[in-house]
Amino acid sequence: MKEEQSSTQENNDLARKLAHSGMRMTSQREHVYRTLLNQTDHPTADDVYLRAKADMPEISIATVYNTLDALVKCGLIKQVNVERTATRYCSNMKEHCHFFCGECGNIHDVDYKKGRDELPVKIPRNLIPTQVDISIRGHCINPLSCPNRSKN
Amino acid sequence: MKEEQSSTQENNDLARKLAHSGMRMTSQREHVYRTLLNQTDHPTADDVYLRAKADMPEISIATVYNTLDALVKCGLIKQVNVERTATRYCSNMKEHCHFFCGECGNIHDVDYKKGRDELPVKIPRNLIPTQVDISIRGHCINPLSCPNRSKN
DNA sequence: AATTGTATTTAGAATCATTCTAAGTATTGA
DNA sequence: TCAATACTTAGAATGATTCTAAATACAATT
Ligand SMILES: [Mn+2]
Ligand SMILES: [Mn+2]
Ligand SMILES: [Zn+2]
Ligand SMILES: [Zn+2]
Repeated sequence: MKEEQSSTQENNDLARKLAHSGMRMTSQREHVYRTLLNQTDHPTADDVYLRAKADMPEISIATVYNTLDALVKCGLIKQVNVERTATRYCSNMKEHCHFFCGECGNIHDVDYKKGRDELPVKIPRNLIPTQVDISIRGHCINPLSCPNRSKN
Repeated sequence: MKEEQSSTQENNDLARKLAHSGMRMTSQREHVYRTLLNQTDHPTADDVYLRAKADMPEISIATVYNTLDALVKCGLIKQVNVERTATRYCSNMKEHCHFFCGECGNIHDVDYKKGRDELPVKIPRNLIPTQVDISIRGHCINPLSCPNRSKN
C-alpha cells in the first residue's frame, strides 16, 4: 500500500508536469516513467525499451525515445553523458553528480558535500552559467558492486 | 622565427611522446597536431579534417580519426564531450574545465580557482576516482563572441 | 453518436559520428 | 635488397538517434 500510495503520487506528478508542457498523459508515458523509477541504475534508452517491453510488449523503441525526451523536457528525469556511447537516464532528481566505473560500466550517484555552494572555478563575466555538471571516472573496489574486478 | 622555434619544440614533444607509445612520427600526424595547436577553439574530428585538408589535400578522415586517437593516447590533446554530438578536441593541456554555450555552440576554457584542491563531493570509499571533469553550460552575453545573441 | 482536428504511437528508413576492413604505400632494420 | 611492420586510405559496416509517413487514440464540436 505504500507502493500504491507513492504510485498515485508519482502519477499526479507526471500528469501535472506533462500537462504543464502541453502534453497528454498516456499509458506508454506512465509505463516508461515507472520503469525508470524502479531502477537505481542509469539505463540506456535501449535498456529502458527492453524493461518496458516486458510488461508492455507492443511498445516501440521510437516511443521510448520520444517519452524519454518528454520526461527530460518536463524535468522528471535527467540525461547523463559520461561516455560517448548511448545516453543514459537518471530518475534521481536530487542534486548529485556521477561516478562512472571504467571496469564495470556502472554509474553511481555521488552526493555533494553539505557546505558546498562555491564552485572551484572562476567563470568569466561574459559567460552566464545555467548548469554545472561534475562527472568522475574511476573504478569500484568492491567485487560485489563491480563484476569485472578480477583484472587488477 | 618565434614561430619556427616553438614549431621545432612542439615537434620534439610530438616525436618523443609518439615514440614513447611505440608510434612513428609521420607528416600526417605532425600536420594534424599542428592544426590543433593553431586553434583555441574545440574542433570536431570533421573540423580538423577540413582544416588539415586545406594544406594537405590527400589526407583522409580515417587518418584524422586515427591521429586524434593517437594524440589522446600520447597525452598531447584531450577529448571533450559536452554535448552528445561529435566529440571535440582540446589542445590546451593545462588543467581546466569547459563552458558550453547553448546558443553559439562554442566551448570556452574555464580555469580553476587558485586555492582549489577540495572537490565539493563526497566520494564513497569503495569508489576510486582517477579523473574529475567539470562542465558548465549556459550562454555568452557578448554578441561578438556569440553570433546567435539576437534571440534573447 | 458522428465529425473533425490534433496528439501519439509505430515500423522502418535515414542520418550522423565513428569504427572496421582490406588493400596499397612507406619505413625500418636485418 | 628483402621482409616485417607500421601507416594511410577509401569505402563498408555499425550503433545510436532522429525522421517520416501511416495508423491509432483522444478531445472538442456538432
Ligand atoms: Mn544519477
Ligand atoms: Mn579546453
Ligand atoms: Zn565497477
Ligand atoms: Zn555563445
